[in-house]
Amino acid sequence: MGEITQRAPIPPLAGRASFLLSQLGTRSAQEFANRLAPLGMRPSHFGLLMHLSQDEGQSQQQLADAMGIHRNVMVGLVDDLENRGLIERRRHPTDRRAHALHLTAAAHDLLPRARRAADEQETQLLAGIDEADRNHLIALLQRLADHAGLSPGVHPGLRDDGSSAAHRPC
Amino acid sequence: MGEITQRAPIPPLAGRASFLLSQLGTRSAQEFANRLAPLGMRPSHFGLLMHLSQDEGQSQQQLADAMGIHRNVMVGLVDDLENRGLIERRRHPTDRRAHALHLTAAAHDLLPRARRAADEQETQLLAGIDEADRNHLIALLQRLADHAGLSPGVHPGLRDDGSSAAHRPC
DNA sequence: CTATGATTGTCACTATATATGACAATAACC
DNA sequence: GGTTATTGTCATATATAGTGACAATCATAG
Repeated sequence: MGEITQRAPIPPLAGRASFLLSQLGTRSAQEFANRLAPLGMRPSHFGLLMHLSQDEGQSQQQLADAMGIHRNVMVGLVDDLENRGLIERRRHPTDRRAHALHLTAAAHDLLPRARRAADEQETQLLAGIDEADRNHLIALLQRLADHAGLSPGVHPGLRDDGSSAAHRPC
Repeated sequence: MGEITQRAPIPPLAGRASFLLSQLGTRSAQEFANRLAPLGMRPSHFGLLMHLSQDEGQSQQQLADAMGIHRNVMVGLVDDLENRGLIERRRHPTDRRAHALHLTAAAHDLLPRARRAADEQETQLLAGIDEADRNHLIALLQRLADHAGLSPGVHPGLRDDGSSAAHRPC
């Protein structure tokens, strides 16, 4: 090996969009969980309330499909939120197997506060970037998400696509 | 409440940078894990090999510090890679408590293949975006990462900052 | 109307990952 | 020489996620 410069073969891991997205996404998710914790919620709870607020009375299965999670997982989420007095399981008007889920008054009070927490995070995240770049960034991210086949508003961290990527025993 | 338009209060969850980053970051991490799986590695293994390749002979503690993980976790990672014949625990030249970690020939052979897998993912991720926008995107992401206090090349998913965000029992 | 199969919500069980604390060996310090 | 800190290891708790089974109910076929 002659006079090679020795440090050429290292490709900048930190200069790749995929790595940066993974870094920032993980941090962003942690941060959101932390901001939600004082309200007694986890991100999945927030997502459920958001989805439900757009159309109350859905069954657990409907919600699970919309959020991309398994109905078995939905049971636990609904249990949590019911115990915290944020949603109610009522009788479904047409299907006696299913429950009709409804937000309580407490949820209608809490949800805006959670949204404000999200707003604060967004503000802090984008603090160092001017308006034009923010819009450009968000547009680019949306294009990436669309191109990657991600559904708007559906978080893959609560996935149930059967692939089970975290399984191989090394 | 009078004649309000009813659907104004829903802020577009899918239009927030923080949510998009979380979405794309999660997907990106899954995707990378999938691409690495055929090589018998997980992302943390890849990270370890990358860090070690820049300076062989490090102790486990040194590596753990560099990667931002706990030394107890490092034991398992090193076990995995040692069993797969990718690294060796040799005697540390100056500290008989510590091991000096070294890559094997197999690792020097495997690492470029793993890096190529990452390249392919990067290419696919950015497929729909032209050169100028790619550079702009990466620059913006780097600014966000820097502003968020993320160390270049250190993935927070393997964190050990003692905060333990996933603990509150709801 | 009844019989068969599909769907909904629930639960129990399993595996996996993650964190915590203890430990022996060794080093560093005074 | 004696005390304290560090390194690597292990055992254990804890949380999370995935799987399969189940009763109740619905839908459909005959």
